[in-house]
Amino acid sequence: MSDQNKIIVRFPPSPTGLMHIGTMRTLLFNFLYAKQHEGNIVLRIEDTDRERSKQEYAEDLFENLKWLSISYDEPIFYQSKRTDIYKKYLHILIEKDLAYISKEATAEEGQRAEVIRFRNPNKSITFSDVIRGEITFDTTELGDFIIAKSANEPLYHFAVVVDDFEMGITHIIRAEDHISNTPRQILLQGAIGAPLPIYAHLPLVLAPDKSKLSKRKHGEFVSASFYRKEGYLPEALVNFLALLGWNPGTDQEIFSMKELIEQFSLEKVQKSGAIFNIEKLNWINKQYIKEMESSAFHEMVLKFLPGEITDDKDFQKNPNLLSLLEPILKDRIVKFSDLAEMAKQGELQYYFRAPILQKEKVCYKKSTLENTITNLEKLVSLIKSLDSFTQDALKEAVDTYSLEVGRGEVMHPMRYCLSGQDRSPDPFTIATIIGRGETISRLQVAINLLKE
RNA sequence: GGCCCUAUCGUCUAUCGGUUAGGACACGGCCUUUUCAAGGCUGUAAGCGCGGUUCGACUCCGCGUAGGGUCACCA
Repeated sequence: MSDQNKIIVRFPPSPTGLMHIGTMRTLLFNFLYAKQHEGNIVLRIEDTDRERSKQEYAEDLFENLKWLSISYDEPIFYQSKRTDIYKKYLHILIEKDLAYISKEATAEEGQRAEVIRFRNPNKSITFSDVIRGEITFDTTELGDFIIAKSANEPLYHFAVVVDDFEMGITHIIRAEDHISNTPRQILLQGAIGAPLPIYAHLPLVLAPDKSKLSKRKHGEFVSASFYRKEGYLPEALVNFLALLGWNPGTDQEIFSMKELIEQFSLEKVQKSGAIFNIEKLNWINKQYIKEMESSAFHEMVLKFLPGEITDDKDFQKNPNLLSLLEPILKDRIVKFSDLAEMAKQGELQYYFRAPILQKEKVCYKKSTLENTITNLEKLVSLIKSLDSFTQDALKEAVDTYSLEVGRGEVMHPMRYCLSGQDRSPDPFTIATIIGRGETISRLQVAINLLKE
């Protein structure tokens, strides 16, 4: 591909808050498009508003991009460091009388007595959007809009147009809320002699009430870092975000980044807004968790397990525990923060420490104390007689017996005595995780308790 | 309110004039199961309305209606 045809897109976040999930989706689409066409990606921090822009928000952005494996070109541009460039264009415009210094009535506090306004030619602007087709605006109503507070303080529309020109941006892929900004930016392009870039306006990411996702209204769910803290996998978030407003027209639901880059196309982007449906994200995340490599999975588990578990001496005693628990955990969690909830419910502790039993909970439904004691004792002898203590062998032995006396009669006490819980994975699984000795010991404790 | 965008199951969507309108999430049922999950099978569920164009419209056009976006000396 010749340099002339090189595609250059831009990431233009404004660091005035935590990275918005919608911004993340827009960046992803830019990334996919650029990567597919082997183009460049300019990261430009739009911090012309000195008061609201914070470096910590830029850091949040970098972290999230890194987390999601959305890369960009170096160096990173900061608009706050480019005032000389904007100033140069401002001067040219004023010299050509395409803009002028305007005396203002200062109605509100902080307003300047002098600002720089664009001399609006008041024409009708029609541009072609890759996703939506032709869009026409009458720019008359815009008036002579302000493009800078002073020579050193350009406003958004002006800085953006200058930068897109200077940086050779060929494709402007941004959210729908910028459609109405486009005509004035095209006017400005004409004034500085910039070529018309290709526009693609993405549908908005909506809240369940169909309004634009906003931090004020919808809380922490709008920030990308929330999903990192909740233990969602970056691959899952990327997969989910990609499907929000785009799909390749096939039945495929799970996509790697590589597949996304190969299959993405702006033409297949949806026109209407997409509601952020966390249920679907949960499902996708679960698919990815199931496929995780053991080492990566263990690392995440350790990271998200609450301290009361990881610091527990009994927990630390068994270094194989994580491996033994892996299939169970993969089956039962949707995101890694679920681990904290499981710990809170006591669904994890019994794998490394005997539960405290309540006598009245041991018997199955209306079963008698005598029957339950008999069954538990039978279990103990069964377990002792096993050649090898494997899940299959144990299950076979217990099944043969429990079928005779009623499964619940055996399975319920067994589950409860091993876990102290009414609900759990099947007791054979628990037994093989804690081992033969511990299994017998817990059953014996229960028998003694019942005999008291 | 002006301007602009949009309109298929509850949600994400397929369909680029001819389909029993397909898939996924969620939900229901069944199977599996001592329980809770998981898994397998399966079911309910959609073209906003009215006019055109056409042999034929979810699909094209117009008008309504509805939803959304945007109207800063923010970005």
